[in-house]
Amino acid sequence: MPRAGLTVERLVRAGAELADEVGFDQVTVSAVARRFDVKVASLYSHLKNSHDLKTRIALLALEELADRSAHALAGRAGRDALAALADVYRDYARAHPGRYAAARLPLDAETAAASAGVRHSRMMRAVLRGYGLPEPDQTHAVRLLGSVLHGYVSLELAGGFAHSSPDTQVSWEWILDRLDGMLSSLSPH
Amino acid sequence: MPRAGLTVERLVRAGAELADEVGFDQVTVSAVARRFDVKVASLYSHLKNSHDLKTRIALLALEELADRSAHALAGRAGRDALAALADVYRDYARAHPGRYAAARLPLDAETAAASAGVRHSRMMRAVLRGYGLPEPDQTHAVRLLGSVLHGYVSLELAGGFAHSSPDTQVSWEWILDRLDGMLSSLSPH
DNA sequence: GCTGTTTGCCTAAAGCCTTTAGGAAACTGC
DNA sequence: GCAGTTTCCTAAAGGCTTTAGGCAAACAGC
Repeated sequence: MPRAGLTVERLVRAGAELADEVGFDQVTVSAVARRFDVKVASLYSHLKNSHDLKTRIALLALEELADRSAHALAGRAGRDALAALADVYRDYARAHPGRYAAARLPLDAETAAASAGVRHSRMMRAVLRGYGLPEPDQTHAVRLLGSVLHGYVSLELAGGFAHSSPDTQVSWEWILDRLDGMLSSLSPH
Repeated sequence: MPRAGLTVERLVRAGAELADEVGFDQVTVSAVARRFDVKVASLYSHLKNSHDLKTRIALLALEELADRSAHALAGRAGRDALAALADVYRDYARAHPGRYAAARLPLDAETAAASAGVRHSRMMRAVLRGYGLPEPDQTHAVRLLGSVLHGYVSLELAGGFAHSSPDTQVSWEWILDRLDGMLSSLSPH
């Protein structure tokens, strides 16, 4: 009987695809095993347990999102950078809803500290630095920005804006404009 | 053997308490049965299935939140109303994290339409009406407000702002001030 | 108070998921 | 080719969900 060639990476990648297809909380060790046509117990040579699988998917999602953000931010500043970062979040969530949900999985302190999550906060700060806010305003602004991005994206994903008239794209741009305006007005200079 | 006196209401209430104690996704038909010292199958005379239980908990949470919001909004307008509504959300989420998570459960169209969710959107619109925004700005503002509230509350709950220096209370007030300022500046007149 | 019906809770059982233990086959390097 | 390690397997126990069918408690109405 030939081996299936399982590796942690392949398992996690399959788990991420599964998450996008059926939802992150439907991701199960069994389902991933099924996808490789392999017995469930076999995965336990590669993964500690179900939570380990989910955590690794979360870390993958955070990496991907951070990579895209870094790429989108390159060479941009001000409103341009704000919109670029925001669009990366929104587009990623729409293209990969399961992975996006995974990225919201609460991680324990050490795991979080070693994750791409720190790159995310650094990038948000970088975007806001463009507005020249003094502390502690900058921290407040990071929290506001994080709230708006996560809030909007998750409400839209959950269908919260589904059957209302103005297109969500229009609201999105309106919100980014307001955000930019507010941050600019806070700027000293 | 005397009867346990199960009713849908008692089961849902127990499920909501359980959610607050151990998390909404740990709420299980089995766990609720255990809490009543009753066999699992017995609950199926009262509940259709596990999803039915979760949906009812979600509806309960939406009701409670709407009731508190209505109470807090009575007699207030402008920034006062905005802060009152926002504080209700935040306080509820911190006091009842499991219920708050339940309130985010995606509901199917008919259930959502019959839920207290419609009261929520009406109240948000009422708060914003105080700023006299023309359409379609008002709709955009509803979406922004919803995003900020949900985003901030869920990030704070997930511990996203846990070990950063400025107190979250300060950021919260700062954000409400900015929001109020932005909305006021949009107001015609 | 008795009888008949309804209802509520039970036992039993099947299906799926998780996780551990231990075995055998497939690779690896010498 | 052989020893050692790794990978995948079978087996098994425990938990959650859900359905089917049964008995007894609660409740009618007389």
